Amino acid sequence: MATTLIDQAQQTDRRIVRTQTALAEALIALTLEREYETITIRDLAARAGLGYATFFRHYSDKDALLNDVLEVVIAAIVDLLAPSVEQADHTTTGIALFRYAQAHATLCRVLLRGRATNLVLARFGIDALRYTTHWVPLAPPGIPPEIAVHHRLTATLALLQWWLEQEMPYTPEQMGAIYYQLIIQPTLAANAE
Amino acid sequence: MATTLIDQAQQTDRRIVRTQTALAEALIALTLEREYETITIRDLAARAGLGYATFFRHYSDKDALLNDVLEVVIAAIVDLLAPSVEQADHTTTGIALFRYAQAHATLCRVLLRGRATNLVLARFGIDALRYTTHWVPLAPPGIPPEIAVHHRLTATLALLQWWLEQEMPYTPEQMGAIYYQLIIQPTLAANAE
DNA sequence: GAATTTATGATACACTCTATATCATATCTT
DNA sequence: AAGATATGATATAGAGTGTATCATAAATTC
Repeated sequence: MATTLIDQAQQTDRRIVRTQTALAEALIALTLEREYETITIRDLAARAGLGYATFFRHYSDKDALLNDVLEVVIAAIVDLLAPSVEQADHTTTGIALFRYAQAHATLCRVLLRGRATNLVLARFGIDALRYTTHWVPLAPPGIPPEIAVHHRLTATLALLQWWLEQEMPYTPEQMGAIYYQLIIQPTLAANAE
Repeated sequence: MATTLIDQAQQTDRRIVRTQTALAEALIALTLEREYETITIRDLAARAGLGYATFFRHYSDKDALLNDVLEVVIAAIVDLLAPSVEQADHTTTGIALFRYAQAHATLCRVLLRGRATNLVLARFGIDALRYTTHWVPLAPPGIPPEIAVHHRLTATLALLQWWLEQEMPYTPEQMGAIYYQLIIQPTLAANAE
């Protein structure tokens, strides 16, 4: 959706917008119904009310559509985690993270199902240096910085995923506190054993 | 491999053992070369030096073979994590875990690639009560027990995965200490904020 | 509003992979 | 050595992917 939005700055054929929106909504709906892997392009086209061949005029394959749909959400999550660098208030960052996930629960649920964690990790990998350099000074003595960074990312995504799959049984404020106590605090330099 | 080993107590046709071993080795080799999803049954049969149809005489699909191959490793990891219940020495358990992963690095690497985490989580889910009841009294005040359990499992598997993918840059002893400091200690009741 | 451009629908096609079936052959068990 | 059975080779049916074509519908542009 994002890559296409850029193109739409120049060409805004309403048919294109309509088709891609229909495909995006079909993917979201079907992903919430069953396993992503079991969804065929024929299913997507049918659910979107489009011809089969039309799909390939917009996306090369199923993953291309998924990436397009999730691009905005991934970027938002990455950005939400990034600023929590030297600003002391990690709990606030955590609350913001869970609030965003709550506001975009459907898309985030789609994102965090399946192997999507790797998708986010890959995205983080691109800016790895950025996060590492920011987070390194915060790692405790016994913990190698790379491990601290990796741990924060994977544990945060796993916690987010659990919360969404459990229908968000706690408030973002509670989750922010848990996030801090369980994930952030143990990776702070201040937490010298 | 395990399910079949049981059968072999009664029927031990050498051809069967040979075929299934070849398939298992082919799967392991190919999984280390490329993405599990991209491997076809034709690839497996070819790499194993077997006819295509022969595969289906032993396994219903690719996942059945994978489960068979990993059954022993999964059971071992689950057991390694289970005893760390009330025996105070979590670091020792951690060291044992990373030693086991080191000794069976290839298989563990295969296991923890892709969505295998979910596989282990599902296995844990079966005995969820067992782990929860054991671990619950260890959760700190602010942290719901279910979250503590889920966090321990996912974070431990992620840490294990990172270590294996990085070619095991630290010793099992070091990893055991990290495991305790990063994952166990923050989920102990003693760690009241 | 008319002309032009372009996206879509429908269909056909080649290709890959799965899963099953069959039968002659090779290999194992007893 | 004889009988049992696993394998190889091959054929087949079905599902899914990805591309191509052409008439039609819908958009943009003037």
